[in-house]
Amino acid sequence: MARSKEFEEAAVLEKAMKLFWEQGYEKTSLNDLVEHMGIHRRSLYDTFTDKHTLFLKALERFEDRIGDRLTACVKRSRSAGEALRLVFGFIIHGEEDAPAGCMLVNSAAELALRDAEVDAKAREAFASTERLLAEIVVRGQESGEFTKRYDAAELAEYLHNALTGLRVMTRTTTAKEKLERTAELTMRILEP
Amino acid sequence: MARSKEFEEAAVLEKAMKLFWEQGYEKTSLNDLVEHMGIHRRSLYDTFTDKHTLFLKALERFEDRIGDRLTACVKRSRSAGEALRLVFGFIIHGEEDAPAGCMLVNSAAELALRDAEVDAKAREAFASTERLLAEIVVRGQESGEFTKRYDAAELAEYLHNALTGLRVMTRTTTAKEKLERTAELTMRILEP
DNA sequence: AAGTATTGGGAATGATCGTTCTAGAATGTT
DNA sequence: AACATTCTAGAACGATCATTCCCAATACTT
Repeated sequence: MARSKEFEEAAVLEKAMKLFWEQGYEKTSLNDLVEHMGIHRRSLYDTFTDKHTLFLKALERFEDRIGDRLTACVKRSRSAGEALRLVFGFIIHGEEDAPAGCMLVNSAAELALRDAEVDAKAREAFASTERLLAEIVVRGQESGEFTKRYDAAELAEYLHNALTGLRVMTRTTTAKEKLERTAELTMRILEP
Repeated sequence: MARSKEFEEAAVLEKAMKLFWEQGYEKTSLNDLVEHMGIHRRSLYDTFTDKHTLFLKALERFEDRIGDRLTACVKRSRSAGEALRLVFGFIIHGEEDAPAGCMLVNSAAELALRDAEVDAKAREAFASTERLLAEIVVRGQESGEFTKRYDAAELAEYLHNALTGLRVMTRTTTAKEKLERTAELTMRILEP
């Protein structure tokens, strides 16, 4: 045993995640990463193997992050309708100090066709978000807030698809009010 | 005056478009382009200025292409409902010899944040697709096929957002049946 | 205090990036 | 026939790419 690591793996991975999130995989160079992560190239390779592995770990971190945030929306809500509105609001407005859009959607668009690992991770994360949406829908259907005309799993697919569209739109300079109108209308289908 | 050009500008641009569409901007190198377009580097630079300008022209070509295809869906249809089903079907299943997904959505995700020209082109093209959807909605509302509860322009935003989501999903290996279910449910809101 | 793993700065690797250039051959116009 | 333009082939440009390596300083363990 000897000298212990001087950086928090989680903290530097967070910085790598934000860079990839903002710029994409190909555009983000190792110089970018070294500069923004604040660690030495050597440490980066020792800890994260190579650029591709680092990207996958950053993507996992993003998945976890999104999962946490969406779960928080559900926990904070007093009704299924409020949960859904919080989720859509979160997707549209994001967080401070976070790049616009969604790293998973970006990664799927950029890499899923040629990178099987990214493809698998993206579908996995999408499925996870869909499950969370399905839980909200079931809750709303049981409480009578939402219609029972449609299957909860199908509605979750539908809602997730709309969220994915919004995640693309937040990368462009589209006005937020427009996205909010779209989210509103998307949720109308749930009315009993 | 002297020797005339030996290649069709449109034909080689088509090949560049497909490369950018499949691989994205950063991943596509000039060697890739020269190799697949079948013309000399020199001719490429003489005709298209540089990589970025070539990309913008390829993006314009994609816009036109999408516009043509969607207009064809509308022309081929006997009802607003059929027009919409054709549009969704086209987005989900694409064409032969065409990469999966949508070059505009990919470009927005990859570049809109840092490239103002791509951002502008993407929003412009999205607006154009929305206008086409609005026309279909108006047609359906006038014929009594669609509900008049909601504003046509708002419904067009809503439909376009769902289409955008589908365009992302077609980049992953998600099953087509699932996307068709989602499209179905998305169109249900139009029922009177 | 001795030994060891990790740190920093930075140089080197060979490959590839976008772009430009020098040629000469080919094909049009006058 | 003479000329102008575009073609093909490929070398060369400097910059940057991901990755590896060297070296000396640092900080932990025993």
